Amino acid sequence: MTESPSPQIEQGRPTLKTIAAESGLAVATVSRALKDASDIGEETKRRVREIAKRLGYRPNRAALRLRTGKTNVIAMVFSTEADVMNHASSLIYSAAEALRGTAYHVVIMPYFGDEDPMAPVRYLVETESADGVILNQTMPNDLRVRYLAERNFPFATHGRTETGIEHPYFDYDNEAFAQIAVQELARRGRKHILLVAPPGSQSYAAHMTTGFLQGCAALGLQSEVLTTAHSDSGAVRIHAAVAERLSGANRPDGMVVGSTTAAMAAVTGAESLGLQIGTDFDLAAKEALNFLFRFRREIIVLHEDVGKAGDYLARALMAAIEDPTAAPRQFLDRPTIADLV
Amino acid sequence: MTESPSPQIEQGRPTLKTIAAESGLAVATVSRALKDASDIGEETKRRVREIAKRLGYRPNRAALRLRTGKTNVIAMVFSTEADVMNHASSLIYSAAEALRGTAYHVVIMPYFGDEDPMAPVRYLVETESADGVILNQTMPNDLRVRYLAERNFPFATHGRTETGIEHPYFDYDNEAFAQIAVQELARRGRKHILLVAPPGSQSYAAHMTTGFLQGCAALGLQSEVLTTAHSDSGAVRIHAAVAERLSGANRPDGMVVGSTTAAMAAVTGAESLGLQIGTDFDLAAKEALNFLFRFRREIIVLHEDVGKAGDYLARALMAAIEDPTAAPRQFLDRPTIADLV
DNA sequence: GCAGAAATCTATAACGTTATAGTTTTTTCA
DNA sequence: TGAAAAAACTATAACGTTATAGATTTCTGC
Repeated sequence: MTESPSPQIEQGRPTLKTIAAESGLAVATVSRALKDASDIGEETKRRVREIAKRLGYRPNRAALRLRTGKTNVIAMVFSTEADVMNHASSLIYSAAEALRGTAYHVVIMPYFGDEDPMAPVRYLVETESADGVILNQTMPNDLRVRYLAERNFPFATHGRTETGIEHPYFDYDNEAFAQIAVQELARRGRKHILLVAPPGSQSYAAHMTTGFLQGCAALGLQSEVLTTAHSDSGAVRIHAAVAERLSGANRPDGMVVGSTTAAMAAVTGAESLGLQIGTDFDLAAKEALNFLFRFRREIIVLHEDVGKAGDYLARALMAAIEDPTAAPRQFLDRPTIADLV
Repeated sequence: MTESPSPQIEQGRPTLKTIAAESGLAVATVSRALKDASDIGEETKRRVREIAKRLGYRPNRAALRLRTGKTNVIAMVFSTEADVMNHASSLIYSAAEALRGTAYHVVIMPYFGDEDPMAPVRYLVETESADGVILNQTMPNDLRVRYLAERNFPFATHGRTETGIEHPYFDYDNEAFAQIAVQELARRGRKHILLVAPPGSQSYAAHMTTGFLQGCAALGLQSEVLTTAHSDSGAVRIHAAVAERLSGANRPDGMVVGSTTAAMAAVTGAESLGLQIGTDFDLAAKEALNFLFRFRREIIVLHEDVGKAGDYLARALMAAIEDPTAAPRQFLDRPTIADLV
């Protein structure tokens, strides 16, 4: 009376065993049927699928992982950088979107400034708790990249490295950005350009600086790199550093800046001296959001599509996981003058 | 040497078995020794720990999960909304920071506008792939909350609900925000205030609107809620809607806005009519970033500490996981006039 | 010196899955 | 007709862990 309708015990979540009991087949048969193996009869497969669906069967990921070694997890190790609201969340969302419909999940491992940059990466490798990892903020000689490559742990990076290791990456061409920025400033009649560069440790700092210096040289402009702050220094610091520099001798009349926050701070720094954007100076910036043109519509903006990066990186990483021997997917996103907003 | 270099096969990753072989103990003993069980000798525990450390033993999470049913995963289901660069990434990072040092990992499950809001939540429950989940963007009658509560699946929300269900939450007091905003506008002599409200479906829209209307009534101000756009409508839409309203009859001279993006758009909308902030109108906004005071320093800003929310939610959820019978942790973050930047 | 208690340790089974080797049934065709 | 081949299915072991019950050794008290 208490137990009647279902032959087997009413369990929580259905497993292969449940389906086996329901169908009278062996567990192994059910397993093979569900993965459409060739040695299982069509009629049997149909029946098994039918029952699985009716019961709402979902494979147990822990068991799968234990048995196969596959985690179906893609980890993203991200630092809490200044521009986090730009890059990190766009990357996360676009990567997750690219992974939609696949078996992969996204695990976020924030990396905190006070810890060893290797720690999260080492954790992943040692515990095998992901199939692959996406890193950002690459450095020219990135030890994480070396570590992962040596251990054949699949990864993809936002940014290139100078390690000599061929690995999947997506990078924005900061050299091209700086050149375009300088060209536009020259077109507006600016003669002496100041670069608020990214922190020197990062790969893209060198790219941007190179493009900047070459661009200025080619156009006969005076170039100068701000030494008292970089584009991740924080708004207060940048504001002050720019104000200080612009109040000195031989004042630059143009600026190139690599982030939204830095651009706003640089503008307010200049304005604190009574200088007017568009009149006394011009500023070109790259940003992932669409804030700056509202902030001061005179700012020269190049839009960096971070969503594209997340999408690309997720796909490149999946490809690397699936076939580690294939050539790594690499993409350099080249801005053009047409990207000026 | 008592033994040949490596008695057992040199395997990839050490397991309890490896330690057992190395120590001559049984696997079960090793397991119990490592969890400091009372029926294992002190000397044995010491030896086992020693070996485990030397070998770099790390428990296999898949096996643990299969055996214990515990996933050690906290999922965050987040929608990709306009203010994503504000809230979502701050929440993610602060929650991850709170979880640092614990056994928990953070899995991000983005929820995309085109899918059933229940889908990610249902997935989590059906596959038992997390111990608990954090939701944002609650609605008054939130079906996700009902679903999770019915199934006793631990969760915590950013925002309250009107479900009558007692659950852990962290909420910003948007009613208080609106009242403070209105008071400050009144103090500056504004008489007719326009609210750019959040989308009506969200819980906090009602709170903000209530505070706004009551605040205006108490101070004898004329109040008005913008009907042609809400604070998540997107900058272009808001800009246009505000410009249209302010160019009409009986023009408001103050605005209350609930997000950074909306504030910038509202300001530029007004400015497009030649109106000057601080002179022709004032605007009060709430923001999680620290952008607005640089955008136009005349804006009245209340800072919302989203990092606090992430931290609180992570701890509240862990508490709920550990003891489901305990009273849910709830927190209402009350802004005060002193929070005006 | 010995029974019983206490302290240590171990064997076994189970979590849910899949690979492998094996078994049974059906088909083919010389 | 019957032997081999093909098709369909199954039993078993294993992945790494822990709970449980049981086994062995050591300690007590008298």
